[in-house]
Amino acid sequence: MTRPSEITRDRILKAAERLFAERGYDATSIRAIVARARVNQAAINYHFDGKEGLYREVLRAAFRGLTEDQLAHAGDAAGLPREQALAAFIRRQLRPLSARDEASRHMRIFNWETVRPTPVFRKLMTEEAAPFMGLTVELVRRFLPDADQRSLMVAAIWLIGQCSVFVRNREQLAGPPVALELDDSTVDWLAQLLSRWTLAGLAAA
Amino acid sequence: MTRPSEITRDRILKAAERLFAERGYDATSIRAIVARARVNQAAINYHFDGKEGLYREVLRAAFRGLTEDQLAHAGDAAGLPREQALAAFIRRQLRPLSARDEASRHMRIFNWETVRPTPVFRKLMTEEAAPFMGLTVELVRRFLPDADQRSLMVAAIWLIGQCSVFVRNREQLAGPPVALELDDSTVDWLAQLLSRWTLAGLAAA
DNA sequence: TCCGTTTTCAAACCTGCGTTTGAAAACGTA
DNA sequence: TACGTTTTCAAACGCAGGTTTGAAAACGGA
Repeated sequence: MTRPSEITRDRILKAAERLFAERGYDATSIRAIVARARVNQAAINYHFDGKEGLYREVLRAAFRGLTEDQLAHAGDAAGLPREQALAAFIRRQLRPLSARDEASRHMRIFNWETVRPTPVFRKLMTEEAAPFMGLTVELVRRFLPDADQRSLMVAAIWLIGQCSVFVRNREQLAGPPVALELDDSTVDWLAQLLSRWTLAGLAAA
Repeated sequence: MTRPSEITRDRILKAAERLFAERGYDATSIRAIVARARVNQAAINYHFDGKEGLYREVLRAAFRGLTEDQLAHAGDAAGLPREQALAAFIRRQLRPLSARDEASRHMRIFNWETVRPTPVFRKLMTEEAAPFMGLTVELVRRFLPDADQRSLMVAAIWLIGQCSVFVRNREQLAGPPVALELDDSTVDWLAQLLSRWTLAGLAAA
């Protein structure tokens, strides 16, 4: 782990994650990555077999980071009343709002992919999205015990969408005309608001 | 309008709109645009003063196309019961789902911008988004007559988000595991579902 | 310490990009 | 028709991108 070559690999990954999140795949140059990582340019080809290979690795890490966070608490949810489980789910989905942290970067990387999914991303999703979608579907099922599969699916996406609108447009929410301050208490407030609305929506279905 | 030079301009705009929508700004090359438009490469610089100028024009057209559609019916809404006005609003927001038409392209161009807004886009938004946001805020205000400005704003964004999740992820919804067929009747069904849920949510607030 | 392997490095390579150029063609008016 | 303007065009320019190269350096087990 602390072997010199591992250090180089790690520096590249960290720098690439930041830059890919910020600018997207196309607009991020290898030269920019190596400059930030303070590493020789050829190192990327040596360690990751090119820019695309590096991106694949970054994508994997982002996906793992985002879903592990939510999946780790899947066990808790079962023991909670459904209302609380929903609130906790929403609060966690909003986590990337609070800070300029890792989760926020991971979210951004995913945002780029939702506009035009790369083949790498598609593969990753079909292979590994099931647990997270399953967890979400199970959550909404507690509110819609009699719904058919299609409605459950739509409800799950709807729920995820509740949060992602705010997460995705974080930067624009911070500015006028909305001017939301995104400190922890505001995010809590927002999470409660969303919980109430979503709850009511699911109850009406 | 049918002057030869106007034809060239128009062919470039049409081709650029398609390509920018499909691949985004960075990944769309001038050479690809002129190949599709069957026009000389220098024509873009001549007519639009460069790639960025062309993009600005495409963005303007997309924004106009999307909001005119909704603003044109703003008058109708006032005469409808609030429930129907809401349903109509949602149905119109979902329009890009139905077909691979112009509205769908315009939406895609906007999607690219939500990930990392260009300066051109920011300017356009602060200058011209007000009418559309106003219309949406007025709509939610009919359900939340006592809410403060911040809550109204959040509710408006929430409402827009209800729809944009589905619009944005159209391609992925069409495939497994959701496998939504996006014909008109499915979109109608979805619009009704969203209307009911949103209605309940707003009532609970 | 020695030696085969792994890892780093500076430089060059090639390709594709947006833009510029200057001349030819088309246009529109008098 | 004649002539100044507008519009098209093929070619080239300069630059930045990802990748390759071959040698130097660092590593690590014998």
